[in-house]
This record gives sequence, C-alpha cells and structure tokens, in this order.
Amino acid sequence: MPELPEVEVVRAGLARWVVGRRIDSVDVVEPRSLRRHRPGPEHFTATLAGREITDAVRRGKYLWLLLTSGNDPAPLAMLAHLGMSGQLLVKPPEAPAERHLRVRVTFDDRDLQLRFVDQRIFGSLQVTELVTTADGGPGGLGRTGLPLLPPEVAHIARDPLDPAFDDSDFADRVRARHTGIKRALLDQSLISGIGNIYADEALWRAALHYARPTETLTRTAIARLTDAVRQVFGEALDAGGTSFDALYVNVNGESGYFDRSLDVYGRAGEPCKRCGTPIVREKFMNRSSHFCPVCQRKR
DNA sequence: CCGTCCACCTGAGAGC
DNA sequence: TGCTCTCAGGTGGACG
Repeated sequence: MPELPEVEVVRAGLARWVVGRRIDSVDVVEPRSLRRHRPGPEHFTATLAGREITDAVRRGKYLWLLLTSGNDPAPLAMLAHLGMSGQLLVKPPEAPAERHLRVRVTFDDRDLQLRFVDQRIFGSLQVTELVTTADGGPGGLGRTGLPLLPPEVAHIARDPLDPAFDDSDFADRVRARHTGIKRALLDQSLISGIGNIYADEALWRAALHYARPTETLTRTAIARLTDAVRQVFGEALDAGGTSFDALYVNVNGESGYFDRSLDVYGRAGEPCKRCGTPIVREKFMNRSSHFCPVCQRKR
C-alpha cells in the first residue's frame, strides 16, 4: 500500500540504479499491468526499446522515468503507479522470477534488470508523452524551459514535500470545501501522496476527527495538520531511506510502511499513546478509520 | 460541488 | 478438506 514516502524511496532508488541506462528489451509477462497503455503491449515494448532513461521524477504517488525522445516531437516518459501492491525492483538477471512478476526490463549493460512486480494488478505502467501544463511539474524542465508533466498526472496536486507546495493556498482550498477533513486529505487533486494509513496518523497527531467539517477548520489548525503530514512522511522516509544503499529498489510490499511504528493505524482497542483511551476503528469511505475518541473529537 | 457505489484484482483468514 | 464470505484500499468513472 505505497503512499508518498514509499514511492519516493522507489524513485530515489531508480535515480541511482537505472538512470543513465539504455533499455534493450521489455518482456510483458502480464498484459493487464499495461491496461492503461492504450496502444497495447506490443506498442509499449517497441516504444521503449533503445531509449535511454535520463531521470526519475515523482509527484504524489505517481512516478515516471524520463526517456530520450530520439526523433519524436514530444518528450516521452514511462509512467508508473504502484496501486496497492506494486513494486519496482532492481535485480541481477539471474535472480529467480518473482511470483507476481508482471513486466521485465532488460538494459544494454546486462548486469541488472528492472522488474515490475504486482500481486493485485491495481498498479500499471504506460508510456506517455510529456506536455506543458499551467502549474508545471517537479523535475520536468524541458529544453524550452517549460515545466512538463504526463497528462495523466495533470490533475494531481503537488505534494507537501514539494518545495512549490503552497500552504496558504491549500488552507484556502480546504476551507472552501464542504466535506470531512479526511476526505479532503485523501483527495489527490487537493494534496497528493496521502493514503488511508498516513491520513489516520496525521489526523491523530493534529488531534482532529476524520469527519471534522473542513469549513470549520481555522488556518492554524490546517497548518498544524499539514505539519503533521510532513512529520509522518519525514519519519517514514528516514526509516525507508536505509535501502538507498542496497542493490535493489523496494517498496516493502508485504509488511509495508517500513518499520516505523504507527500511532493509531491498526491499533484498534489498544491505548492511545497520548491519553490511554482505547483506539476506535470505524468504517468511513468504505475503509477503516482509526482514531482516539478523546483526543480527536468531532467538535 | 458532493457523496455513494462500483469495478478493477489477489490472497489471507474466518466460519461452516 | 474445501467451499464461501469478508477484508485489505488506490484510482477513476457512473450516477443521484
């Protein structure tokens, strides 16, 4: 269940291990992992062959590898979303095939491979053009000097670790909403990178109830919440950053969430670390919300 | 604009 | 043993 910190660790690993390499061939083991690539698997493999990877870029939970464009009019990228269970692994070619190996990328220098492994196939890979957008994207500066993004990512807001994330504008937009705060946190067009687990963690830290109406939040409270999100992300990144030095890129897909200890998620019935009250789990938005009924009151 | 429901998926675990 | 059911949740689209 990768959220922003997990995806960022993958991005950093790809920047280290595959940027600068030239793709030799691509083996599509499971075509459903390419369902978002409309022209089909053959087009996917044919387009990638011979391209060099020039950068690894991320926005929220999306990441993409910039590709040399050759004679193409527009710059290209291989866009990835890990969904619920996706992993991008860098492995030596002789490593045995993973049980849920979906796509294998082989490079010119054959010392390692990039493998897309995804149990549930909610994740996907696709080749996409990069386009100029109004707000621009992280890392995507093209030759024209204009910021570029995959169109599939154009509706995704900047994430709170992006230097260009505008805290004040975010607070205004939250207050203009008429919805619950957790719903807003999970809305990737408002703030990106947050999933169900870190949403619960950040709300606990900021002592806010998940259903607290957004229009009743003060700018100060929203600032506290945004800081809480950054804290939770930062700690997860610190925990996951240790894998930078290893010869693999990993989203610890099974146990997930690195080894950082979670304060509320998955702790229903256990004492709140602030006040000792048993943590409550409730269904909300068809998923679980964990919170302290004393620290996090609705009003 | 808002909220709900659904489809897309696999595998673990519970209950019978 | 083996069947059915529930649950896990990111994304995007349909619909009221």
